[in-house]
Amino acid sequence: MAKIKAGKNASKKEVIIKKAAVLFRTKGFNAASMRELAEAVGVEAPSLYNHIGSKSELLQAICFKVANEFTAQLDETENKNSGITNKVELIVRFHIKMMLDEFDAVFVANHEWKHLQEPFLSNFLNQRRSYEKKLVALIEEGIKKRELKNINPYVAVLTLLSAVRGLEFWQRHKKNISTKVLEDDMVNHLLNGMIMLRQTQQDKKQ
Amino acid sequence: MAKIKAGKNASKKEVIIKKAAVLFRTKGFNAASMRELAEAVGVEAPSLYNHIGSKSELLQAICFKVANEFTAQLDETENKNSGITNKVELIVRFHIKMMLDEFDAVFVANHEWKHLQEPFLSNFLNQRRSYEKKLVALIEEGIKKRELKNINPYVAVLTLLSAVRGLEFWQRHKKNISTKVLEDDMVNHLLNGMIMLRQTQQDKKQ
DNA sequence: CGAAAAAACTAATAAGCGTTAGTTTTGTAA
DNA sequence: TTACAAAACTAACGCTTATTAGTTTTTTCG
Repeated sequence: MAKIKAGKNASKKEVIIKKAAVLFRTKGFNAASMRELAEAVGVEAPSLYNHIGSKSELLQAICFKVANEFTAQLDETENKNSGITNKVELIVRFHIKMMLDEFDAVFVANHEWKHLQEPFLSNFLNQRRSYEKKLVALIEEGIKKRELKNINPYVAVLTLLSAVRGLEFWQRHKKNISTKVLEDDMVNHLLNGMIMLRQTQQDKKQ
Repeated sequence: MAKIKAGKNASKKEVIIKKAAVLFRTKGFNAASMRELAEAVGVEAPSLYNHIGSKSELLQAICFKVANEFTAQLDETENKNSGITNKVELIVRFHIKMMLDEFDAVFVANHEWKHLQEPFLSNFLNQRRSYEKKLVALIEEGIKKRELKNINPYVAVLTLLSAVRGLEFWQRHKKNISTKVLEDDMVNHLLNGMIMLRQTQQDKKQ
């Protein structure tokens, strides 16, 4: 009884959250109606409330699932025994992977978080701030160890995070470029630049 | 009569559009109500319609003003007599300048365009696609002339545009970094990378 | 099968939305 | 001052929204 109930509920709830992520991404949280979501799920709108608490709760579920995954990966990477450059590359590649694998959820977390209600809004922003601080610290360490150039670490983090976020526009070019080329070229661009001043190892491979 | 009417109208309409840009940015197009906008302007909601046609029209005005400015600058840069690297740098710096000078409007054009109505939605997307195509062609030319590394030009454009778009988050760090450092460091990062493989000219200056 | 729970349904509510109609106030020009 | 237009106001409309209440159907399990 309890087993089946839990299983069914979780399953259906997950379906609703998944469909909500697609809908919130395409139309935006406010423009997406529960009636539309219900139609996507294949049910009348009020029936949704047998499985979820509210529309807001859906947004919370999506945003914090994404936030927690990023936080967990960063913590894991921090504890690895490797160079800073390698760690930065791992993080960038994880961002790219998340963007490709969980596009809808990541997009919603990036763009619709402002419609979270308190205290979830504050929690979310705090978590993001904390993530950025850790990343800045990592870059600072890399600069101190002279693995990285002496650029402003805040600007570096800004540039890195923004660049990978841009993979949102990836779908439009999906036909033209393979995931592998995309990932390698972007990592290479961000780490080594795009100007042909001197030939580096990466260039010779291409 | 006509003089005063036109002058007054244009002026007030511009105020409304300006306030609308701030509101659309902070709350999103759908969540921002005409009653809120009216309050920001210092008037009752129906009075707005003495100056504007509709809520949609406000979004159109904001989005196309931004799009046209970017298009104009790109056309101007294309016709300059200078190297590709220099042109790319000019374009990146213009994006940064726009982000700092017309933050609200650029943000809205970047995030709320999906709420444009047809045929404006299609027009806007076409204009953006055209912009990106020109940029890709520029990068391709740079690669051919061996000014730029042999990276995928689509990925390069994606990375560049995304990185500068990230200046949305700039406000949060305004206290810590000056505009000059931000602009130079980001341009340097995108063009030359962040890894200290060999020392370049830019590094020695810092 | 028969009982109990889960999940669907229909109907309805209260609130907020963009916008219109109609009226009054404000400002300008002869 | 008088006349006219511009721009403000109040009131209200029609519509959509998330959500609740109450009921019926479907599913599950002994």
